[in-house]
Amino acid sequence: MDKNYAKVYILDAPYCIDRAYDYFLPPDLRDFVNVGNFVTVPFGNGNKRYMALVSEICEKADYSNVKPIISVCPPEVALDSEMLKLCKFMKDTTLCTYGDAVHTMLPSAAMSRFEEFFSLTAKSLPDNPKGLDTQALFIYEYLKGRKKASLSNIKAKFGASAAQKLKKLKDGGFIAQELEVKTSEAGIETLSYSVSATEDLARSELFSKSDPNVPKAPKCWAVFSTLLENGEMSEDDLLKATKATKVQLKSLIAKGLIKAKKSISYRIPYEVPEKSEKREITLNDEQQNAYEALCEMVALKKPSAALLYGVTGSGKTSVMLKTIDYALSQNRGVIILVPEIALTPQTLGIFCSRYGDRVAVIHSGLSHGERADTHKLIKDGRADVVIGTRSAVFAPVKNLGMIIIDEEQEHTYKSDQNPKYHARDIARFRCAENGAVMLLASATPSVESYLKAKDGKYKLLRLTKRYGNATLPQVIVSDMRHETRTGNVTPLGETLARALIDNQNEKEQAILFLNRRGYNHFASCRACGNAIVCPRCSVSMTYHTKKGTYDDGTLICHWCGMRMTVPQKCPDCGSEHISFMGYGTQRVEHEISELLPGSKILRMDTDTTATKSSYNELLGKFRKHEADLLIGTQMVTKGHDFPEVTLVGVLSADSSLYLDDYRAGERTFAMLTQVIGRAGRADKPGFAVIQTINPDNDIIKLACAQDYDSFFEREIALRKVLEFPPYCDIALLTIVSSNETELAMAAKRVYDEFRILATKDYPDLPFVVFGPFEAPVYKVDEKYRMRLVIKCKLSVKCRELFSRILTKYGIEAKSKTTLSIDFNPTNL
DNA sequence: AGCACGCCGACT
DNA sequence: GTCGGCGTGCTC
Repeated sequence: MDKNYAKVYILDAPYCIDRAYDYFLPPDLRDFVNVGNFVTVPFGNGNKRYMALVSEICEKADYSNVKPIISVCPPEVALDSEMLKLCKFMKDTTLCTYGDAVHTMLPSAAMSRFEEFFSLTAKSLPDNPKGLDTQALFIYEYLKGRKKASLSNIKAKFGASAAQKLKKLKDGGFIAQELEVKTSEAGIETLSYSVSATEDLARSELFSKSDPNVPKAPKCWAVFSTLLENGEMSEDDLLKATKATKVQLKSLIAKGLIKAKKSISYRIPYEVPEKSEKREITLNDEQQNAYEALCEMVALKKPSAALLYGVTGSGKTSVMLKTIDYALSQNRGVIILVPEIALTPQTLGIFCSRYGDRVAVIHSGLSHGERADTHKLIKDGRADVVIGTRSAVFAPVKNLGMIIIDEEQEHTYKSDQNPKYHARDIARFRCAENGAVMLLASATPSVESYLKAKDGKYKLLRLTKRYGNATLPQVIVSDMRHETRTGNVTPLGETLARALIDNQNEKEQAILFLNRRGYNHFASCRACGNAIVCPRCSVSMTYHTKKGTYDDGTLICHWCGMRMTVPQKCPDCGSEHISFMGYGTQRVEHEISELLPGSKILRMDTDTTATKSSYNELLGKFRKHEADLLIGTQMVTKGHDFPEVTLVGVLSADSSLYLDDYRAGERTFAMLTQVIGRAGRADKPGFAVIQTINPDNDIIKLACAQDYDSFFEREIALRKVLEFPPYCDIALLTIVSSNETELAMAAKRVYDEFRILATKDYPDLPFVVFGPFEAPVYKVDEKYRMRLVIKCKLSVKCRELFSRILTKYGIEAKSKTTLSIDFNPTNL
């Protein structure tokens, strides 16, 4: 066959034009262009150059007016056939573009983009240039001053119409256009500071004239002397070391005593522990059975899946490690996925100490450079144990033998940005391609997976015995219906308060879990009752206090991050009586510090763990018993084993129970089960206090009894009756616009179009359409959102229908109204 | 998306 | 009369 033509996918194409395009393959490139290679091609009327992926090589073109491929990228960044198929799979199943798929599976550093640059030519502009308006002349002058500027730069300065002017200038031969490879800058931009004056000068500025030993600005002096001592320091470190504020830094800069420098910092996310002696693992009968079954599956080299369902503390990890040992002994690589918040030094330590530098870690905190290095390491076969979060499922492991998904039910395995893939689906695909085993592990599997296991689609491996002589903690349900104080809800009920006091008297540790950060949940007006709402979103704002104090706080929107000071008067009625209601982690911290003045309290939520290091620091402190109490959100529930914790408190077990989502029950159950499992894992007996205003609720009762099987029976029956997944699929269509009227019209159009298409071209497919209605949070970041929820049965045909809708309404994206489709989303 | 072609208002 | 607005339509 002659390699005359190639079919390619343009990488930066929007969904509506994302299809294979034919290109002529120049003879001199034929030896170098293969399927899976990246090439550059001219595309569109302007023949703008784009990066494209070769999907097929053929003898004849299906199109008469083909253009030639310009160049080919080195084969190191090419996709192998598995990854190429995976791109197609992702496009088909999640309705993303080839480009979206490629960008999630390759480190972006490997996939450089192009940028057009313009510069002046030798031909100078005549005094009276024809056809050039003032703007074109301005652009010319701008280029003259800068020597060279990128298209995006010029567009940002002169507006979108600049492109036409540039073309005219280029046609006249006054400027030249060149294409440069733009590598995205790795790392995170930070400010660092250093001194820029002598100590004497600083002393004269910062010390009082009358008493030269007392600094009149102690914080500023602290900053200066710290910098003098340590040399250059990052803003974070500096502020932490001196307890100074940014304002003080600014004033020092203004005085000329210190200077700031922008720099790119590469976060080193985790310290990888050294490899130590391989710990011999002894398995009990159950574990041994599971282990043997898994080894058999690995040995078969056929695609297979198993669900390792084991109660907390039943030693799932030991089974996994032994199975990994086996897979590696058979020369097969392994991927282990964990939820983001479980990717702690402890978790990593388990794997790194066992497998040493065969381990590669992948997660969202890696810089582009680190990501590229890790990718190469794996691709070259130098690392064959990959541990990481969702995106690690794409790791190019050689000879893939097994993909483990730990805490399989976690919703973070589903991406909510394009491509909206679920790591489990990708894992299943890759296992099918490689004849590998997909191992799902959980103490509280998702009902979807457990049903599949029960139906025999996954091999069910059960671990029912708790490891060692660990016993389940004693669970006390605390009825909060009558617990109020001064008319306001109190976070701490009588029972939990007493348990805490006892716990602290015994010098033991406790964990309190609460799924809301901030001090007060919202601020509302006593006169008119209206809550203060974020000006950019339709949610009430949460009151946060400053670090170290319990007053002088700020209102923060948890959706867009907007901050504002508490208004003096109610924005609606002008009343001056604003009251604060509800509680979050900060208020709990405050109340506990009053209840137990002698105890050391740590608070762990996104506010206190802005950096990975602070997160690890907090965990380390608590583990070393440098603190007595840990209060926190989700992140206190996972991946850590604190042997001295004997009390666990759930402040509000109901908070996630009545969310407008069919998975609310499942999530509440899993969350409660996990938190309860944190208490008393060692030889000490544990307590768990569950505060709720629904003490009779089935889910709470079952979670307290750690009775997954009954929970599953109840939940699956409910899903069947109400027709929810796994008995159907859900397509969520979201229409977003900054204009409410346009939004409503667009939503109606999408609805009509769907109805027409479904009845006309797909009459056999079952659909139940709900909406369009406003999203639960209607306005986010000044954009309004409407939704259509469509119950369907996903199939090739069905996806095709949604694809057509997306193609049609993707075109209308220029009206600033966009449509996106998410199949089986994690949050409805 | 980006860019061209194509048909109507305020300017040299 | 023209320059230029942005309304449709195509991209191998």
